[in-house]
Amino acid sequence: MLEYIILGTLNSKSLTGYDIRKCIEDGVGMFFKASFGSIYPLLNRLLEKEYVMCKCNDDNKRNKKIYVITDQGKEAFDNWLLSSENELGSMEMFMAKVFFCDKLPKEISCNKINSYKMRLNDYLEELIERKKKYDRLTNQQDFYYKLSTLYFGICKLQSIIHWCDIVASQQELSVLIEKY
Amino acid sequence: MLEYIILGTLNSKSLTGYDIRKCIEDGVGMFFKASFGSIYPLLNRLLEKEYVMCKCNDDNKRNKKIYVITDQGKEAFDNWLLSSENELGSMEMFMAKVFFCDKLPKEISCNKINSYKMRLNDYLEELIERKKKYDRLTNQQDFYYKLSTLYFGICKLQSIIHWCDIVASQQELSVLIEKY
DNA sequence: CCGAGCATGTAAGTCGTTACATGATTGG
DNA sequence: CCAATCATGTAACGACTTACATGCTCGG
Repeated sequence: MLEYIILGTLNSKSLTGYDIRKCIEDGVGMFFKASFGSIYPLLNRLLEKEYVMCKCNDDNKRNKKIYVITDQGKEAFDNWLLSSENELGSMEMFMAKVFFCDKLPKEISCNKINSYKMRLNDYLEELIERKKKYDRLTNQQDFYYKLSTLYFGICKLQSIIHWCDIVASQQELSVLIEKY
Repeated sequence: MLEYIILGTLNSKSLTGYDIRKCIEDGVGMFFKASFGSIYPLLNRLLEKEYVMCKCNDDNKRNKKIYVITDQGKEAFDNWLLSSENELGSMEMFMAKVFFCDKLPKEISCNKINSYKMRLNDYLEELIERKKKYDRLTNQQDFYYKLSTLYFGICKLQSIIHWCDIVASQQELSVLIEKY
């Protein structure tokens, strides 16, 4: 996943490894952490694959390497962005993709969100079934915390589904949160 | 983390590796996936550490190994459950711990949830600051999706904080979700 | 009797982390 | 001038996943 997040970051601006990290932290940092120990070796692998190029600014005495995405890199990134693989279990993966959707035609991105939402609905139903099994138990107080995590899952799913509705219909985002 | 989830699972019932997996899936499966390739080797390491013992039922022709938690294992599990390490970035870790809180004194578990909630509040403020920076931009429509992920983060945090309030005060859980 | 599910395990590979090592540059 | 931050990297390790390999058992 880091591979594509780096490509997505470089897609809008050429950066050093150091700056890539900061961009990730400020951007998808909510869902995804990246350390230098993963970024630098990966940048070298991306160089080998020719997904990125390296502009070594000689005017800098500092050994600064500015990475630039190539056409092949852009293609690989687009393929990732458009595919639906592995989004199922990983909300982080999905959100990371949404983060990079701004340049995509609205039809495609809305479609993506709606189809994700459908899969969430399926999962929600599953959890509701699980909850019903608990409801039948008489000694619920013995499982309060176990049950609370199930409620948490349901609660979180409902809020993501709501988020999908708002975003897919391009509504004002501020309706999503409590006021500040 | 899997180590402690296995111990927590065995804490209430002795099980085979196969059954442990099913219990994990039905229990903390919402936050955490475990494959056999991780469970079986880990069980052997737990045997070495003497956190678990193995009852090989000879009455079964099937090569079935039932794992039983030891006192040392219980101690290690309790230490994990009571510590607050690594909960920060990982909501999954926190929720997994809550899942195993039912046997804990209420004072301790509520305290745990409340202190987690405080850290969430700090993070929420950070995100609100980030949001304010976006609010100042005039070309917000160019960042709609980027912004949407930020709103998602805020939205999710607010809902977890609400969840913490309800659970820490032992309220009826059904207030958390939309009706079914 | 056969296929689904029970049951255990290994080997190779992936994808990361942590800790270390090094050195340049810049602002107070 | 010195501390903070910029900047790049490596080595060891950790915690998994995937795919494979094996064989039992039970219900239809």
